Amino acid sequence: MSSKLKETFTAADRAPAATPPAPGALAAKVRTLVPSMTRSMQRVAEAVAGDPAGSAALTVTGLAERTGTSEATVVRTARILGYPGYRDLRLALAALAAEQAAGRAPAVTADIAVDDPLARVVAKLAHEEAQCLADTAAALDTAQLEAAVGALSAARRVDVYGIGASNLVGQDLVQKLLRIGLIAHAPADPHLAVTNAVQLRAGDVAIAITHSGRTTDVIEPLRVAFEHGATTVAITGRPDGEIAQYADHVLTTSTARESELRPAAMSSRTSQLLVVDCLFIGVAQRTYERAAPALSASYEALAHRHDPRR
Amino acid sequence: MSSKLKETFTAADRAPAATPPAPGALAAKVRTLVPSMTRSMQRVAEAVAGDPAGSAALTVTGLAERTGTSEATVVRTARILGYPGYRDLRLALAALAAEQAAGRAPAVTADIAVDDPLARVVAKLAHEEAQCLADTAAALDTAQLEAAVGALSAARRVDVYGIGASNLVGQDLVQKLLRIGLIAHAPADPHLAVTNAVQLRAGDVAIAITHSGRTTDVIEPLRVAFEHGATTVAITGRPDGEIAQYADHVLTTSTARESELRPAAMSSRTSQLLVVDCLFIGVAQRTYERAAPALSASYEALAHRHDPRR
DNA sequence: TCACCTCATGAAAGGTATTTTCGGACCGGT
DNA sequence: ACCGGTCCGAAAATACCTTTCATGAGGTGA
Repeated sequence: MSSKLKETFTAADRAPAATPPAPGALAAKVRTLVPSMTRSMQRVAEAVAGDPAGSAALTVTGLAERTGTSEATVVRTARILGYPGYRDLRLALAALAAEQAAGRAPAVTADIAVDDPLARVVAKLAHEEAQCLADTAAALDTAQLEAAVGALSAARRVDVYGIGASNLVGQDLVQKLLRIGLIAHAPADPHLAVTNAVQLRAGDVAIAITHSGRTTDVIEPLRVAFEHGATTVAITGRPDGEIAQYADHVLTTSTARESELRPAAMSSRTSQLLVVDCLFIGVAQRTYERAAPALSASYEALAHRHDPRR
Repeated sequence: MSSKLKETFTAADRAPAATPPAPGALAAKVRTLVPSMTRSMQRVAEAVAGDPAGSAALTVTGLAERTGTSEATVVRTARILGYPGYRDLRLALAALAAEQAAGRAPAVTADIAVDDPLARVVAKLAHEEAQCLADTAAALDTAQLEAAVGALSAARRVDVYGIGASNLVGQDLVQKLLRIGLIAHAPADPHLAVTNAVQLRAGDVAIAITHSGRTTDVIEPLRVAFEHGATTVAITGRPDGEIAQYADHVLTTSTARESELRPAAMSSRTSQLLVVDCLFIGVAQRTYERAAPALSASYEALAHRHDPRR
């Protein structure tokens, strides 16, 4: 593509000269230039302006057919619009289509309805959870987090109490802590939790995870741990709940809007997991000397379970 | 795959992985597919993912030169990424570039460093996970999801196989399914999983969750379930992995960028949970008559555990 | 270690899409 | 009717994309 001779009407496209390949201002450009176009070119220009996405999918021949003109005319139109040829106009059309598609995205704010098609369910869920993450991150008290991380880093032993979905979050944390050499447990049985809590003493850490802040089966072991001198942390959506009475540090999770199909208790999981991840990374940073080798060691050890050939 | 036992190989041909031209999920797609690419293709894939705008401006020959490969390799890469040829990849690149230009491409957050203050850790983690959600949602194959939901809704019994962190995701799903009246299990013990799988038959559903797609302990029970006629679903980050051979439906989770403190396997959890949530909501919608009362019933039943005074 | 096999790879052939050329159709004026 | 001009599309010429195929690197088994 060098500076070859242009067609006879080279002078014509000097008019919109100094016009760089227009990205999104294409519609406007079409409007200003249409009057100076010939009839066939106008048809082409209107077609591309009216349906950028559809036109971008067509070849020069296809667009010529759709507009009832010839390939040559399509190329000439592309030139007038300021592109070196149809190829480049086509790229610009694809870009334009993507741009305006991105523009109308925020239609996902409504609740998930019973009759939503799955594609919308996916979009809404992803959006809600992302929102939840942002809320949690914004509301998280860094000082409390710092304190909790400090306690964990020096802990002899860590207990995590949680029931139901929160217990899964607790186990997630435990799995991670184990990988960097800490001793951690997340008993699912409330009685076992209390039994464990009794063993804790100063220097140990107990973490309770409960969205409502009022789950008796979780409060109880935390209280016991608290009374035995352990450092206690509560991860809850209700920082003023009963659980806070027995927590040295409270980490607040955000509460997403509820909906019938997706109650608050369910969406709290996302928030809790973020907090738990932050705790983990914080501890990993502070104990990096020990943590880094321990991390690689556990991946090494698991490698053959993933690929027996190794 | 020559003539074998009839049931041993009904694998990939049932799921032709009809991947539609990915619009904005290209970066994520590259990440999930790069591991299965050859070296030269990886160079090409990384070039397009790293500089969509720049790459879109190049012809096959140009891109081949820039990546130090041949035209053939570029075309092959485009195919792997799900496009019919380079031409279409190029259009998608232009679209992607426009999209992220319009969306004010969020400054690519650097990896989490050992010396990041906690506040930044929180922000980065939240951002990464949100990104992961968006990627997953964009790349999720709705048809596969639909099929999986359909199978689940009609299932007599559901088994979920997963190990380690993936097992927790499985348990999360099981907890939810139980609440709407399905019979579900997520055995953590691989032997128990196989034992369970043997009990499955046509009309039952088995779901395997593994990021790597190669976890032997998860593949095995899914294979058994597959061979016993159950409908099988794989939730994995490697849709081409061994696990896919035994899966009627494959749901692809996206792979986040790795970092030393937060390996890919760890961040896959977010993605898996989103998929699992979508499955749940889908099933709840389709069995609404049964699900809605069951949901309220379980909350009622738990109420006194949260506030004994009631 | 070596023979053998597999598969990734790029050079070049083969096709398609785009661009250019070229001549005819049309229009208004003489 | 003829002439000078513009507009237009068919088809040739070219640029670009795709496919084929031979080659050699890297791995496998003896």
